[in-house]
Amino acid sequence: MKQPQAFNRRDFYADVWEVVRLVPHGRVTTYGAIARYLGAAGSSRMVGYALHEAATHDDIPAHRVVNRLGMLSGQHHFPQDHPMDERLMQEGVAVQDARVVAFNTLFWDPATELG
DNA sequence: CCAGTGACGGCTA
DNA sequence: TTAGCCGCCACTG
Repeated sequence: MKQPQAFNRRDFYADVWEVVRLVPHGRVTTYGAIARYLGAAGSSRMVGYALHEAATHDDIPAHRVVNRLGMLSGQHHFPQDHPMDERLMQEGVAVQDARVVAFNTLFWDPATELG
C-alpha cells in the first residue's frame, strides 16, 4: 500500500484511513508521518482533511493521530461525549494540556515500523 | 472563476 | 528559543 501515487482524493483518503487503522493500541502517529509514508510529503494538510471525514467512522482510530509536536490539534472534531483526549487516556496514553505527554516514546512512524 | 480557510510542517528572522 | 511566513491543495461561498 506504499504507492507514491497521484492525488486521487478518494484513493488518498482511503490510504490514509488504512494506515491509521494500523496504528497500534496505545501508540500515536502524526499527519506528516502518514503523508510521507504515502509518498505525499508536504501534503500533510490533506491527511488532516481525510481524518476529518473519518471522525464519524468508529472503526478508524483517528484519535491516535496528532501533529508533529504531539498536540491534539483535532480534538474539536470529536463528539463532546467522547473527546479525543478521553479516548487516548482510555488506552493508557497520558494527555496533559491537549498534548501527549510521552509523545517521543509513543510515536509510531509507519515509514520505519512498516518499512 | 476567485478568494478564503484549514486535524500541517519546514524554514526564516 | 519563540513567532511568523510560506508552500501544500481540497473544499466552500
